[in-house]
This record gives sequence, C-alpha cells and structure tokens, in this order.
Amino acid sequence: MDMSEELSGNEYRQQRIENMQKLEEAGFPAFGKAFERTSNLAELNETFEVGRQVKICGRIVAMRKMGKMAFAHISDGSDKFQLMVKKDLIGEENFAAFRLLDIGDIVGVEGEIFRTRTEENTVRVMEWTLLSKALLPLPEKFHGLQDVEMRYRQRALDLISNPESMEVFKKRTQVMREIRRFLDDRGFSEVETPMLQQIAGGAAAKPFKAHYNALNVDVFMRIAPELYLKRLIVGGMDRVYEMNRNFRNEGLDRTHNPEFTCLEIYQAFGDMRTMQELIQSMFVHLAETIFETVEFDWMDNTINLQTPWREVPYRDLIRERLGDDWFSKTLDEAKAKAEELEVHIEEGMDFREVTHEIYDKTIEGTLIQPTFITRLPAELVPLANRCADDPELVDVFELIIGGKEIAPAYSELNDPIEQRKRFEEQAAGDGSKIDEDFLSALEYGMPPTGGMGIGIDRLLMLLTGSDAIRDVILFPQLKPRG
RNA sequence: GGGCCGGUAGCUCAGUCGGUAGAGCAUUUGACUUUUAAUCAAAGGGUCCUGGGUUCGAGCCCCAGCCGGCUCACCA
Repeated sequence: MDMSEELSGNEYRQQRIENMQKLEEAGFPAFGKAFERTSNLAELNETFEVGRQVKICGRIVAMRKMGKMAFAHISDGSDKFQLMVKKDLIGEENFAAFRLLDIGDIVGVEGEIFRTRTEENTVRVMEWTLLSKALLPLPEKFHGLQDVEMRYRQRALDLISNPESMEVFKKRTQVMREIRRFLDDRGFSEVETPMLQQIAGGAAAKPFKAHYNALNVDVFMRIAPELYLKRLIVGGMDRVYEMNRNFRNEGLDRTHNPEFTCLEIYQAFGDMRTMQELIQSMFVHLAETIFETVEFDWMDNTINLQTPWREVPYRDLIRERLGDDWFSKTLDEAKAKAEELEVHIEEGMDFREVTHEIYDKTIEGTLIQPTFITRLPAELVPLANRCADDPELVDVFELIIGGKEIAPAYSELNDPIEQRKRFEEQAAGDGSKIDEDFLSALEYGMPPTGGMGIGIDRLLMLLTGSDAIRDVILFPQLKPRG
C-alpha cells in the first residue's frame, strides 16, 4: 500500500514506530495474540463489584501519566473503563514500558476492580499486554472527529472517536433484529430474491446496469423485490418479507443514497387494512422495546407514535387544506392557487397533477404526526387494486411521518389482465421491459394480498433523530476522491 | 445545475485594516503515587485546498478550478 510511503514523513507515525520498537525491546510485541477477557466493558460496569479479579481489553482513549503511577481509559465500543497502573505494583520495567503506550493502542489488562476517591470504577492493573499498536494518532479527545467528509470516508475513525455515531449503528442493528423478530412471531418468512435481474421491475426508477459474462447478457441491479415476492405469494408462501438492499441510479442528497435498505412485506388474504394494523403494531413495538418511548424528537418536532394514527382520504385532506369547493374549481383557478402558494406548475399539467403538486409541496411536509393518506387517485399508484366503491381511487395508504413518506401499502393488484395493461402503458411499446414470467405467475392466480414497503434508512433517521441518511448508513456513497 | 457558506498544525478552531502564522488538544523533554478535557515548566510541528492575477508585500483582495456543507431546482 502506498499509504506507508505517503506518510513516512509523518512525525506522529514515526514516533509511534519508535515507541513500538522500544516496547518490543522491553518484551511487549506490538501485535499480540487473542485475549480472553472476563467480560466486555459495558458488562463490567453493569455488574461492578469491588474486589473482583478481571481481565479486560480495549483501546486506550485517554492517558494521564504521572511520575510513579498512571491512569488511562480504555474503550471497547461497548463502554469505557479506567485503568490505574502503579509502579510499585507492576515493577519499574513494566511501568516504564506502559508509559511508552500511545493513545489508540489496544491493550489487555488483568487486576482487581475498585472505586477511586471520586467514585470511578477502575481496575488496579497487575499485568498488562499490548494487543495492537496504533501507528496513527486518534482525533482530538474532546471534540472527536468533526470533519463531515472524513466521518464518512473513515468510518472506523468516526466509530472510535464519536460514541454517538456508534450508538446510532447499534440502534440500527437492534431495529433490524427486532423487525425480524416481530415479523417472524407473526408467521412471516424472510426470503431472498434476486438482486441481479434481467428486467428491473417493481418500481419506477433508473436502474444500475451490469454485464454477466457467462450468459453474455446485461443485467440490472434491482430497484425493488416486489415482483419476485408476489411470485412467492402465488406459490403459496402466505406471509413473506425481505429486508435488503435496493439500488436506484438517481441523485444523492440528504434523504437519498443510491443503495438503500427496504423492507417489503406481503400477506396473502390480507389487504391495505392488514398492513395498516401491522405497521402500527410494529412501530410501537420497536419504539417500546428499543427506545422505551413512543415520542421522538426529529427536525424541530416531537413525533408521537401512539396508536391509532390519523387516517384521512386524500381528497378530504385536500379539501381540508384548499377548501371544500376545491374539486369543483377549474384548471385555471387551480393554477392560480398554485401560483399564490408559490408552487411551480409545468406547462400542460391537468387538474389532478396541479392538485398533487400542491399537495407534494405544501401539504405533505406539514403532516408531522403519523398520518395514513388513503384513497389516492388511481393514476398515482399503478400496482394497486381499485376501491370497490370508486374505480377512480385505489385502495392504498401512504404513511407520512415527520412530513416524509415512510411507507406505502397497497391492496395489491391481482388481476393479470389489468396488470398486463398497466405494464404495457408503462413500457410504452418496449415489450422487452415486460416481465412475462411475473404475468404468467399472476395468471395462475394470486390471492388478495396486502403489501407494504418501508424505507428502513428513513425509519432509522426518524428513530435516531438523524437529519441525513448518511448518518444511518455505515458506508454511504461518496464522490471519488479527487 | 443555481445561490449561500466553508477548506489554516495530526485533530478542534481563531486569524483585526493587506505588513514575519496563532490557541487548545495531541507530540517531545522535565516534574509529579487518586488522576479523569489531570496539572506545572519548556520545546518541536504549516504546500494557509490548487493555479493564475493585483501589490513593494496576499491566509486575507480579484479570476479560474477542485473538494465539502446547506439550500433551491431537476429526477422519481
């Protein structure tokens, strides 16, 4: 690696290499072997008991050296713990060697735990061993790593020096585990469907393209698993979900990453109502088991997940905000209103499109508390069943929380003839884009089915109070380094 | 893509009117057996994002570019 050359002039690194050599001469090899600890540091703090003998290990994150004794803090990602090293306990040579350690080094120690005068849990070190030498210095201890770009490029460094960042990703792990547990307990099966697809279906988005040499065909990274999950419903897997990556070849901003994690859930013999109950129960379950609250602060608002959540048909919401007579207005009147609200209207938009543009720009963002928008115009949602009492509307909801769309759910379209029609409209003459295998599956008969998609990254933003998707994705997409 | 803000020591940041580059942490040396953002004394450490320009003189002003953040637009 060129790194070593690049940094060979680095004074800090040079000093650490010298310290490493001195340590090795003193009988402390720089890169030790496996270390069997009695517990991690969080467990040790939880079960603290004065006088117990322990073996613990971690990275040195702070060091206070004095003439004949030294204090240090080690951290292992679960918590911190203080070490006390005294010359008269470990001997002159071991003490001198300990003083050669640098912040960032990983050590293992053995000794008895006690509390200092200031009531801090501490281990009185009797033995210590160097497990790994750090050649590069850690960021400043008090402020941590602030440089936004470096936090994403050097995530390891971010996790070491910013505990709040570590906390977010621990929460992410817990949330995903608890979602699986919740769904498994309800009889759902987690499945895996193709990431490499020859037709990228199930959503309207630009796909990433790749080439498969063995078959000499172009393939696409999936934009959604939907069409495969529905095949499984046809096949008799009654309750399935997949929580995994989707890829969309689109822009990059605070709420978009080109690869993102999506949970898709399908329940046979259910409908949009089934999903409505499911998501409310699931979110409250997550909130209570992981966060121990149903209230979340996010972007200057407090969001309360207490159920039941508000439900409002799309048209009622529009009337509520734009006036009872909205739907009897003319196109010109609607455009005038849009102008008044400073909503940009494209040439050639019809009444429905103008209405939806106003909704998108001025209404959705104001729905802070969880809200189900139901009975959407059919044109907006091509893959859903129509409402029984009004064929112009579809039986779906869009869940809005904090002014953002969190989850759409449908009473899924299961009429293969209608489905083919809509695919053909979508494909606009390009027959190669129509997933014939999926249509065949539908022709064998798909039961009425409730389906839902949840953007996991956005859910995590909400639950962890993060205002950027990059703060909840370990390795977000970045521009290549110039 | 447009607008605004930013890029200075390993890290976090100051830098006045254009006049020899600053602090804290970190590092090195010394003192120190209950410290905890340890303390005290001293020292070393800079491609001021890059390239041009104006000027006797540029971290600072001008132009172009690179990188990042916010925001608007686009995209869905």
